[in-house]
Amino acid sequence: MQFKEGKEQFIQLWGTLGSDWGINRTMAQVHALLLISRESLSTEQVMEELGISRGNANMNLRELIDWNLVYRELKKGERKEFFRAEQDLWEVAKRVAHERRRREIQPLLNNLKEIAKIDGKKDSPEAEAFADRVKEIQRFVGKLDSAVETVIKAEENWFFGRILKIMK
Amino acid sequence: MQFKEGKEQFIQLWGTLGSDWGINRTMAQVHALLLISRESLSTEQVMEELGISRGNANMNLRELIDWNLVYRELKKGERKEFFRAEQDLWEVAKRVAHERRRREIQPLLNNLKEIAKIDGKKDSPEAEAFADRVKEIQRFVGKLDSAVETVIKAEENWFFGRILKIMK
DNA sequence: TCAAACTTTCAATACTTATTGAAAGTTTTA
DNA sequence: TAAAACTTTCAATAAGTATTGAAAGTTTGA
Repeated sequence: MQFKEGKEQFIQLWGTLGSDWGINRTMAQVHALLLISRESLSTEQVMEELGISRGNANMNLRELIDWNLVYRELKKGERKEFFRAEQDLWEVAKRVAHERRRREIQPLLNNLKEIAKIDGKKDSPEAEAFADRVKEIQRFVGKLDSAVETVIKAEENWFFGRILKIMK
Repeated sequence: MQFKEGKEQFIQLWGTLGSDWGINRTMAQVHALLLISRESLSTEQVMEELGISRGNANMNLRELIDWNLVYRELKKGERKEFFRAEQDLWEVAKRVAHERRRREIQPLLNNLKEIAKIDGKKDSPEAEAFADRVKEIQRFVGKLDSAVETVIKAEENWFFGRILKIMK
């Protein structure tokens, strides 16, 4: 396989991965492109390499910055902005986990809490069973969430910090 | 909040969760419905409760069975099939992780391996850097994958089994 | 202060994915 | 073996998402 071909395949692959996990395909492709670029790239370069429009490139670069996966960079003598991806993959994973927790899991937990509030006693036994079940789910999601948080913050924790070092 | 309202909200919520994670919304809703049903349900009942067509209900029930999240059940004196969801949430999480590993992560690793094969030496230094980067990503994804496998099989592992028991 | 360089926005449009429903297929019972 | 009960399939269509590109907005340098 040649370099150019490999590069393209990698970008496609990362894009597919994104789709599978609920992330906009183009956003994942832009991320892939920046992940394998040694230099930071301009919007123009991203448009060119991926064959996408200015609006699309701009939008997805913003989104990546919003996710803390890409940094804006200014070069002296250049008026336009350049973009560079976070290169440390462990950082990337932590930030994705952090953002998804914030955007999805926390609201989910709040909603479950609300739903579990239905008054089981005033209603049917079916309703009571439902309320219990929702509380159970709530507890479970809460625990999964804490586990993820523990992993994200593993470096700060002497015990998991050790485990992490062994695995890295 | 009343029972009926709570139930509907829960189903919507689980559906949204599914969308966020690359799972068909209706499939997640069917799963939600079965998760909170004490009795197993027929296709008819699923259609009725969610207001979806026969084809859609059938398709998503099959898919859930394929994911090992729902069981087919036959009741005596009844000709039609009934469906029941796995109730143990830890089992649910493990099976989702198992399926996604099998369907997405394993192929991803194979593809990365292929891409990393480009011959860096015969090409530019840029190509060499690319090959190294892909190998690095491959290693990282591989480690994440092993970590997930370890968690899935935690019960069989004395060390992580202990940690799991504490967390549960 | 102006205009060139650059970035952002967003309505129109294209693309992707999910859903319907009726027809075809299968199984069961009598 | 026939027909009723049930399940599956799939082409047509609807619904949901992403992309374009041109216009509007902003910043910079002379």
